[in-house]
Amino acid sequence: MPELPEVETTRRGVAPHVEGRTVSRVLVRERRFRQPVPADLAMLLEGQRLRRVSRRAKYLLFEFPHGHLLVHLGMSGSLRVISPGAPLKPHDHIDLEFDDQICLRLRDPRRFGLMLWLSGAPEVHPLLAKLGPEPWDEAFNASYLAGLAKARSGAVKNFLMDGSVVVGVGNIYASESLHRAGIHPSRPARRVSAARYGLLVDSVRTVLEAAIGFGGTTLRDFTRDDGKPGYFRNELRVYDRAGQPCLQCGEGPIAQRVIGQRASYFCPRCQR
DNA sequence: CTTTACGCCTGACGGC
DNA sequence: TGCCGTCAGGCGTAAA
Repeated sequence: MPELPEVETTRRGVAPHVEGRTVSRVLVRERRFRQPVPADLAMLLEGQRLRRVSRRAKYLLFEFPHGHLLVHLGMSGSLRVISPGAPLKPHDHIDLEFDDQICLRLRDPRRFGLMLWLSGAPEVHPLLAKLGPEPWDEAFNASYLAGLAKARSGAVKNFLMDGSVVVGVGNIYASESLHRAGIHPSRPARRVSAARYGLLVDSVRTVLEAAIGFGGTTLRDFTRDDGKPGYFRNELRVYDRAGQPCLQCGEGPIAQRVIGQRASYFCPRCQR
C-alpha cells in the first residue's frame, strides 16, 4: 500500500531510467481507473521528451514540455522498469515505452490509482490545489499544527492523516509517528500542546526518512521498481504488532483499535 | 466550517 | 481441499 515513502522509493527507482528520454509508444490495456485514462494519451505523449519525474504528496508528476502526466498508485499500484515486450502479468494495465528501449509498466490490481494529463500548472489542478505542505517543508511546524488543531475536536491521528494538514502520512506511518512522539492516537487534536506537536513534526520526518531509506514498507502487495520488497516492515514499532510488547517501554502490550474506520496501533503506557 | 459514512476494486485470509 | 464471506485501504464525494 503505497504511502509517501513507497511513492518516493518508486520515483527514485524509476527516474534515472526514463528522465531525458522520449516516449516512443504508449499502450493502454485498461482505462478504467479511479478516473478514466485519457483516450488520447498516446497522442499526447508519443514523441515527447520526459524532462523529469517529481513527486507531490503521493502523486508522481512526469514533466513534459507541454504538460504533466499525473500518476497515483492508489492502494495497489506499482511502476516497474522493464524491457519492452516483457511478458504481461495480470493487471499490467499501461506501458510507456521510451526510445524503444525501456518500458515503464503500471500495474494496479485494484485500480484505485490514476493516470491523468494536466495541460496547465499542476499546483492548480483540483486534486493538488488543496494539499497541505510536504513533511519537510518548513511550513510544517509546531505552531502551524497547533493553530490548525484549535478547530479540530477529532482524533489527532485523523488530523495527521488529513491531506490538507500535511501530505503523505498514511495509516501505517501515522501510528508509527504518534508512538514515537508519545501521543495517544485518540487524543483530540485540539488537546495536544504546541510542544508535543513539535515532537510530532520531528517524529513524522524521522519515520518517513527511515522508511524511504529502507525502500518503503511491504505489507501486502507493494514492491519496489525492481520488484524487491521494502524492508521498513521490520522497523515498524507498533503497526500490526497488536498484543506484542512495546519496543519502547518493554511492556505495552501494543493495543489495536479502530479510529476513523482504520486500524490503529499504540502503546497504552507510552502514549497519552 | 468539520466530521462521518460510503464506494470504488481485488487479493488475502479465516472459517467451515 | 475448496468455497465463500469479510476485510483492507487512499481518497474523493456526499451527507450530516
